[in-house]
Amino acid sequence: MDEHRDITLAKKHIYRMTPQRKVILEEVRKMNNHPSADEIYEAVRKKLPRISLGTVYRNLEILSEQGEIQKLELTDSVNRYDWDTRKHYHIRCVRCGRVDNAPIAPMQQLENELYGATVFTILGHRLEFIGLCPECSKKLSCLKNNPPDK
Amino acid sequence: MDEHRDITLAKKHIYRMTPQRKVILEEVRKMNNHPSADEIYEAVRKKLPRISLGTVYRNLEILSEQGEIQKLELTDSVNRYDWDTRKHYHIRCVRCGRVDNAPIAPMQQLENELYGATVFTILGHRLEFIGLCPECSKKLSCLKNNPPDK
DNA sequence: ATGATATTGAAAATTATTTTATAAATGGTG
DNA sequence: CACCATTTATAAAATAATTTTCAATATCAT
Ligand SMILES: [Zn+2]
Ligand SMILES: [Zn+2]
Ligand SMILES: [Zn+2]
Ligand SMILES: [Zn+2]
Repeated sequence: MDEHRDITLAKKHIYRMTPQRKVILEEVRKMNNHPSADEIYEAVRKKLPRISLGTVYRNLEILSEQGEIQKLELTDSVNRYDWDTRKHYHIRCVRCGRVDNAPIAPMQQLENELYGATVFTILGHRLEFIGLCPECSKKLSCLKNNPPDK
Repeated sequence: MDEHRDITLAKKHIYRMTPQRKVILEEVRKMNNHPSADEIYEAVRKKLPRISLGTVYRNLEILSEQGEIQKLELTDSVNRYDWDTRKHYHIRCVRCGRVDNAPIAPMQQLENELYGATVFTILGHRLEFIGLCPECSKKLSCLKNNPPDK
């Protein structure tokens, strides 16, 4: 919705390092599965049981603004977060939502191909692969052999 | 959320052609700007003032399931719909949300590059360019010359 | 026309996320 | 250390897009 913020840049904030923010960052750095805000909330709660979900959202936003983590906005209803801030692509399981890194190098040149061919000023691109994780592949091939209602 | 539906295929529906569905399809086919459900609702309301937003959503879903239109799930909070069902990429304005077609051919071979390198079964990919439409580019360069608060 | 089933409209529910309002914590300064 | 201007946390309410529910029609192949 409010994608304006980063562009019409408001006044600079001086961020403080709070225990909450510190724990959130530590937990995200431990998680290799591209967790959602809710999954991070659950992990952080084990360290700080009184933390609120709103705090987790706010800090994830700040941390990605600061470049400490990366916010992944995939074609999914939930956003995910990545400790790895380097540009890389992902593959998402269409059935369970699992997200893995896609072992393919970023292709900056894709944007060049568009240059001059569009009236837009190109700022970037987003590439996401869609697929089935091994577990879901298995479940579905079973289902195919034994259909739900004959 | 429920991306399961198309996969664990439920029982076949026999769809009827209702006046509502017909008008919705006609209106989408007239719109070249990748409209959202709400924008389609507003257009359809001029023909059928008593239609409900829920009906529009339901029919857009059915029509894309049937391949009559294409549902675009971009990295945005709102989904958009496209009368053009051919595979093609889009470029989205990060500021106002305008979506244009991206004049670049679909690259099926991207998926081949991943084949064997991931444990996922690859089903497809999604590529979206991010940028600024001419109007927003202009507004922002003005803003840069006259910052909001001195 | 009849009946089985699909569809509608209106409202309520859901989901992910953001905002709001207080109270509490932080960090620089005298 | 004490003061103060912020920033931040918490809990709850608000938002926004979409989906679900359900009783009342509408549709279409007999
Ligand atoms: Zn899966
Ligand atoms: Zn990653
Ligand atoms: Zn724009
Ligand atoms: Zn298009």
